[in-house]
Amino acid sequence: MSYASRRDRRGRAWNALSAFRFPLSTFVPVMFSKVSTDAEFVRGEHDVLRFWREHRIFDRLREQNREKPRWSFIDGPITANNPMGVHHAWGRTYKDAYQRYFAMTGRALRYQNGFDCQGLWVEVEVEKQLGLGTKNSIVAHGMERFVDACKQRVLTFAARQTEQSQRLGFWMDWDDPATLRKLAAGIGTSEPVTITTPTGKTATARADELVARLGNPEWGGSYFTFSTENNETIWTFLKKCHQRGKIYRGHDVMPWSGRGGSAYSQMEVAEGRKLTTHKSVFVRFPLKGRDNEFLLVWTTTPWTLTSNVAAAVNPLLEYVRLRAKRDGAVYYFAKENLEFQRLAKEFKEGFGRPEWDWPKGVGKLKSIAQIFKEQGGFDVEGTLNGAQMLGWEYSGPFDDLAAQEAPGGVPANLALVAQTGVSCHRVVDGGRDHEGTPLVLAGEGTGIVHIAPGCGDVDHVLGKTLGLVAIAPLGEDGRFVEGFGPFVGKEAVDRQTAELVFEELRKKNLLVAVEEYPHIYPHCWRTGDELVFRLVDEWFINMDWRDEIKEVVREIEWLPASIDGQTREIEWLSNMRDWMISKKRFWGLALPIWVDEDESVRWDDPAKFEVIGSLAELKERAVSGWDEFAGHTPHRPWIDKVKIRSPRTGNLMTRIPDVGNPWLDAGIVPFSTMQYNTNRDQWRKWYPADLVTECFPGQFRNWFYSLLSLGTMMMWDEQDPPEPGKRRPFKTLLGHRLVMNEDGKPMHKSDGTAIWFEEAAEQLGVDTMRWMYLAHNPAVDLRFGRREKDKPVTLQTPEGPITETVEGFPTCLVTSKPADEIRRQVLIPLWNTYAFFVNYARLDEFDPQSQPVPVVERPEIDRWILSNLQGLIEVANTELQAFNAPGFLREAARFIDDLSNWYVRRNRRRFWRSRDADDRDKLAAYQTLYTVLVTLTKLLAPAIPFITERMYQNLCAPTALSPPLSMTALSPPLRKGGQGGAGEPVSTPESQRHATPPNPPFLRGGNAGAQGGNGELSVHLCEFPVVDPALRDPQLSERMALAQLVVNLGHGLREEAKLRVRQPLPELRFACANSQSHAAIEKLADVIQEELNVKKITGRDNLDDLVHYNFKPNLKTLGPKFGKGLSAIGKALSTIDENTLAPLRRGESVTLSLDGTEYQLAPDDVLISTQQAADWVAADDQGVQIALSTVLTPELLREGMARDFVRQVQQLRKAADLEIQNRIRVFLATDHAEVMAAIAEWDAYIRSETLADTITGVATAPPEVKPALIGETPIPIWIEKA
RNA sequence: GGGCCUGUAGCUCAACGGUGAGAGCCGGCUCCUUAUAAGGGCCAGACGACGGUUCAACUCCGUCCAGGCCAACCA
Repeated sequence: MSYASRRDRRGRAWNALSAFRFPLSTFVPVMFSKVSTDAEFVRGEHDVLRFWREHRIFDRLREQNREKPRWSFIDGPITANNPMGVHHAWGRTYKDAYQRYFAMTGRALRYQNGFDCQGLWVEVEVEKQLGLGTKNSIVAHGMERFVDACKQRVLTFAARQTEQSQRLGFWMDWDDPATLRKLAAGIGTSEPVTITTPTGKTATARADELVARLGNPEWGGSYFTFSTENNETIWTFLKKCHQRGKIYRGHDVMPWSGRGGSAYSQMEVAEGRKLTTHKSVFVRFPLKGRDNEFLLVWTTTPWTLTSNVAAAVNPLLEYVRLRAKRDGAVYYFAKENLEFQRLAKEFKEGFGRPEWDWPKGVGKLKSIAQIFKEQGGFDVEGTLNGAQMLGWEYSGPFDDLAAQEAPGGVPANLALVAQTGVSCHRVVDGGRDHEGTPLVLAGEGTGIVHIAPGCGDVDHVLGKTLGLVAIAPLGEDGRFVEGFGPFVGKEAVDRQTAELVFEELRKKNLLVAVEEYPHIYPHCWRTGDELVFRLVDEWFINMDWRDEIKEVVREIEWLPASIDGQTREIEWLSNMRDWMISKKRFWGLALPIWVDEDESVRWDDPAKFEVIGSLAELKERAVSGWDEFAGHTPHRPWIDKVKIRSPRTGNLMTRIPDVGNPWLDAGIVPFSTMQYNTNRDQWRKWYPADLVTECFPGQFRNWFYSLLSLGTMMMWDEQDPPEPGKRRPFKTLLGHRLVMNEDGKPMHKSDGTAIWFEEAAEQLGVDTMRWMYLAHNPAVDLRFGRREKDKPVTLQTPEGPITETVEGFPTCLVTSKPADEIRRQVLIPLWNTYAFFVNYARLDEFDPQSQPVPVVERPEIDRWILSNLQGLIEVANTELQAFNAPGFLREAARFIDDLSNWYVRRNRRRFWRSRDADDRDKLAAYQTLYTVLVTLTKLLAPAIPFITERMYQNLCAPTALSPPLSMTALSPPLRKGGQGGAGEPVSTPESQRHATPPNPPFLRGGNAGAQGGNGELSVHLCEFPVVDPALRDPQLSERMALAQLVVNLGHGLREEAKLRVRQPLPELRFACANSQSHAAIEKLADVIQEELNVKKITGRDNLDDLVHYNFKPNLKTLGPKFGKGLSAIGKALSTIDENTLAPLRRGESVTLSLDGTEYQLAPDDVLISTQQAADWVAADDQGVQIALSTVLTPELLREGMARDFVRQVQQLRKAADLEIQNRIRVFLATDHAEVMAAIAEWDAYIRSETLADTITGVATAPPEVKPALIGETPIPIWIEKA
């Protein structure tokens, strides 16, 4: 057939496609759209997004599965406080891929995304936004306006993250981002807003009221942790805690942020530990009644000296009495500390983390002896036990401060009004902690611990047991309160404050030494400010029921197994302290704790406070303020108005001003979002979740912890029988590590190395990223790539080009080696296989609906790839069900490689064959490749939803409404289809969009052949493939593997012998250890022959005449048999005569007699390998030996030259950019006799291979022609288009 | 000081009580290709150190060294 006629056909194809816009059920032309080999991944993704939107594919999917069995997933809420970076996309890819997989297996899902909305992190950003620095300025600004601004920020970023997630292909029941922005704008106004919810309902109300109800089951959409339902369900939880007596108020010293004006929980403190240096000080306390004698005391927090109350020693420790020569003063301190090398190990090795090396510029610490030596020397006058010092009284360093004289301390403790700070100054026993370790140890300090019960945790505990007063010097702002003389108003963390302390001490002649002291110190996890320890009233959950939680932990499967998350969670549960749930801030859960205002009701009276369990309960109990509150969300400041009355005292009760720990917000989600309080039956259907997945470092003490503890408590009084496994909030947890830069270092927003989501998406492509995330081992950090912050780029987004993010950050170049690799090794070969198929299928007018050639009648290689496809289907299902995406994708990549580099390469010629030749064989090839490609799109759809959709659309479902997405890659003449033509994706007008019937009948007629799609509109509406046992043939797969092995061996031999593959060789001989292998190779001899370019393949029983043998002991079998005799056997085998051992090769045993011992060697006991003989090169692997003849006859050499010549001409065709059907004329300039003979002999072959009309010898070549190698000879060759 | 994990090729990672310890990336050489800005082949190691158990140890045990993680941290 002529190529010209194909062009005609292409023209007809175009017409058919145009006609296709009118659904005609009788005439369904079947035609694939031409596919460019440039896949244009990113642009294709944009097309697919539009296609999904316009055809509401996701809605159809949900509709399709609505009544199916459930698969329950709970989304861990993402903090809606900033745009997403690439680190968020990893977990979100898991979420989407597994949801898509289970949807394709016919499961009903909830698809509810979550936004984390409340908490200090939002407050911090809003403070920055509004330029507010302190809590006072927030109050001045107006708490109401501030809280509104927090809501607005959350809504704004929820909208932003929604858009970014959609770009990732994350299918969730999203709210319309425009609606969220509209709501954000309406917050704080009284104007009614009308919105359309994701379920299509309309609602009109004030924005606040709408926002409070977001995510409810009737409306659909993401859940927001600030919703009333979420907050109220936490009230349910806290009420249950209270019913079990677990809620208490602690009057304790806690880490406190002066700037944040709040105490920090244990989780928060853990996030913010940093290495820092402080001026530590040695100070002396004058002993009363002992002239010129002092306690030597050391502290790293000089400001706490103002509030010193006592000095603690260890009674069992030995102390020295040291006289300083300078002034004759006597000092007491622990003997061991005199020469103690302080922080010696840390000086050498750092503080236990790479970033915690000894700070530069800080010298090695001096020992106390050194300090006294430098000050004029000393004498040790004796030793005594700590016990002997107990009761000694001393003068404190700041006894002149009013606070030190305040009765009962500061604030006054009514039980201790007889005491003051000063009156408590004496040496006390430090005692032991709950583990029995003495509080006071020798070592870093002096063995005498300055005790300030208002400034330190352990100090406070000790003070309580000893009945000491506490002096709390700091207000909420972290500054000194009244009563502290020169310190009033000074900030504790201010370095100047320490200097002032030193100055005062110097004046009083109490300062011994000051030094720079490095240590790990708690900092604010957000701002980096140092925390101080402050006496506070905070609310706690007593966690003495931790063992109940541990039981639940053991009911859960923790993945990846190598991390052993279960143990880590249990460890945390064992070590954690009571949960501080209060925070003295503004934006967050309103803790439902109401307190009796009457101060005379003591805190140890159980009626002092009440926990309210719901708004309804509150309304019933409210005696005032409800009207003011009504219509607002249960947040500050509105909720604070509501008062209740104490049933016992009749007093008014007021809500504590504190807000809640935000992990409560996230932990309640399995209850609040699944209607625990509103529709218990519905909740039972979805609880527990099948899967939860999040980034794990940190979450063991955060989200996982809160889910588990809230879940355990919530289930405590459930009336259902407590069947095992029913308490757990989720069945399986899949954790993953962190996203890092190319060097494995963390990426930071602050230094411009963090990659914004859209930068990666629009440069690398989302399918590529998804594959990268899914294929990566979740137990290991992902080295994503690099952001070149000095190389700005313009991104082509679905909305048009941008040069900066919405927030105004410039968009920069992102490079990623792993992404490049995935594109090169997986996605491009997949696409090219698809393009190969489509482009030939078009020219050949392959009809997917044609009567299938029975599989048994198809060639072996077709059955092979179909069999391997079944293997992949099986792996896909097992691994995805086990949440092991890497296991699946590894096999998928292998399969794609087999498909592309073996199946297609081997079968190219079957597709080119002209029409009238063996049509049946060609049809089999098309049908086979078509089935494989369609199945593959379905298998990979959950992982790479975009490229698979494009392929599927063209392969299976071209419709009038969905012009094939590959249209964008059409060749120019087709694309000129123009406005409304098939070349331009049809944008359905808004009005029509919702009118689209769920499954247009004409869809059934697409390219949905028996071997193809099921006629679904989208690949994501298809059923996930299941194994067809009839197509499985494991032996065939093995056979082919053997052939591939022989080919590999042969290529290796050619390489070794320096014989290029185009040079035909006369013969390949092989021999196998077993007859099955022999038969297998014989069956596939033609494949091997062609691949290795040999004239003949001969199977032999052995290759004895061509090779020598090496014999080695099989240690695995011989070891157990002969043990110590092994070395003798090994030696013998390497030296003994080949003929003696020959029977082994025939499968017979041989008996060796060595040093008087008989060893019977079975064939399995000896490993045999080959060495080659002359004129042959030989190799062996896995029991197969092959030998390749290297004898080259003149005939063979000529044939090799002919093939070189063809190859060179093809190269020229390619360089000239010719179409595959163009004919040419070939010229060459040579007088080389052998070459000319070869060309003459192979003239017909050369011309048919290269579509050459003529081959002409010319005397001289044009000067620009570069000679090409034919055989060994360089010869100028050039071509002309005919 | 505690608990856990890891030390293998220039880099990132495998495997296994037993035959020449495998991949991928990078680099060099080379081959193949009218689907492939693809692909194939070849080229690299005292398996952290030292002891022990064993016929046999990279693998099991012990000690040490180095790195990481978790928890804690001291006035």
